[in-house]
Amino acid sequence: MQRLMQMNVQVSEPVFLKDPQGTDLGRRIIEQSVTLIDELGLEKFTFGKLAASLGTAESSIYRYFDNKHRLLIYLVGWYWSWREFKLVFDTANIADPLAKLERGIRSITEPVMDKGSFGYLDLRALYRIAVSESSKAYMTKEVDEEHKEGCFSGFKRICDRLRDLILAVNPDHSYPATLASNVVDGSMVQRFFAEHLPSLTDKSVKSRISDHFVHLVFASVNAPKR
Amino acid sequence: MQRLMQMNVQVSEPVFLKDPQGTDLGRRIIEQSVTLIDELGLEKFTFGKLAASLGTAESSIYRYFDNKHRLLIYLVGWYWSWREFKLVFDTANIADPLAKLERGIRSITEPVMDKGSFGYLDLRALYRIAVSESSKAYMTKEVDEEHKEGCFSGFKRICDRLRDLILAVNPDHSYPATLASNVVDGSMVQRFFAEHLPSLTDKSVKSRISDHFVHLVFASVNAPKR
DNA sequence: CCGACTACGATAGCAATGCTATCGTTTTAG
DNA sequence: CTAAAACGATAGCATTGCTATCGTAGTCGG
Repeated sequence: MQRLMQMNVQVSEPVFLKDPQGTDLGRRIIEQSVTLIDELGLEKFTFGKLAASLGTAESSIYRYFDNKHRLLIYLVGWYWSWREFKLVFDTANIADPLAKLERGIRSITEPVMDKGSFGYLDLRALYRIAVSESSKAYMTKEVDEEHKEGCFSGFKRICDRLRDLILAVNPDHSYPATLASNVVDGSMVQRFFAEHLPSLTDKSVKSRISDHFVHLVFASVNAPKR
Repeated sequence: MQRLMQMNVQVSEPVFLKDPQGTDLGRRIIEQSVTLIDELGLEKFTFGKLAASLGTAESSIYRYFDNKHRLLIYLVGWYWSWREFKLVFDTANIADPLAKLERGIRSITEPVMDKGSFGYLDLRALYRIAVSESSKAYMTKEVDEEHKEGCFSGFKRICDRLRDLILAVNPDHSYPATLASNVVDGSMVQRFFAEHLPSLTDKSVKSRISDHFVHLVFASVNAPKR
């Protein structure tokens, strides 16, 4: 993972007004917003509080992002780009499609345990944000326009990659894209359920959510067509 | 479905301050909030706008609900209670566990097409709200306390029923509850994707989301243990 | 060394939101 | 008929979400 730590994750779409990667304040905005959103939750997080905790002015934050929704899109996009890179890394040089698929599912559905942060970014906090808040990035009335802008391309790319891993095993699968997006999104939701609504999941399944999705995809991939 | 139209769906937990079912204004609040949230989206919906569109005062709304988040919990709870009732109705008197399971999955994952509204309530609008906004009911920092209050018992009950249908077919299934909650939540998410981010689903899958989940559950239920 | 460009901090201001409180008036239930 | 409940109306207030302006400190090319 050492090389991974050097890698530069890019959020290609201009969801920002000014690239936060380019300045010191910009990077501190990203770093601190991850900490603060994780701590307060998206609802109680405001640019005012972020500015205060950075010792800067609210207007300075607005130079980087139009509003907190765009900031969330940026963070979630960054998260999925990082996750996609990890997926490619984890599945590199595996010839057998079945082994590659299993490895890919595990890569995508494993929680982020790494204490190590990514440069200035607290990865575990970002992971918790992705679990609890990422659906709010697209569950809005503006989803269609934002989708056209490419705001959700990070999420789409990782879904496409999983779909391709599925198709490599079974080119005739009836719902490869649906299955893939269900695994990517569903694994996040199940992490949330296991943490907060445990009666919705099976006992001590927390450490086995990945097993569940591996089982599920393999069953689906091998099942006779209906 | 005629008898269904007579049925009285109950939201048992006191997520409200005063029972909206008990008064005329209360019922108009529920009716109009469904219309308005569907129209504006939860973010832009406010008690002020609701009061204005009802020709009443904001303070009158606050007599029924602490805030719009509690109102959302109420509406989503109502939705799942209604859906659970429909599930029980749709799967009644089916002896064969396999047939019963398939019927149950279809009942849960079918979209609400019925133009007919339920009493004063626009069911299709409520369905759209459930698809787009229901995750916001639990994806908050207060989820643990609200869960203790029983705010999400409607969702839990329908998941439990599906889990039992699965266990009736395969008592040795490793992840019945996880699979069940994945189907219930996942079907909503997939409806959203199919509508707004169609590249995440398979072509013309819109009419086949239920087929996908039937296929998935049956594959999982019949799969050898890993 | 000059100029202009960028980044930043500071302040001001404003409409909308999310409440809370009070107080008459109407409606309803016993 | 009377007490309680429900309602409408108004007032008020802290916070939020955002826009605008201005001065200043660095910096980079010429």
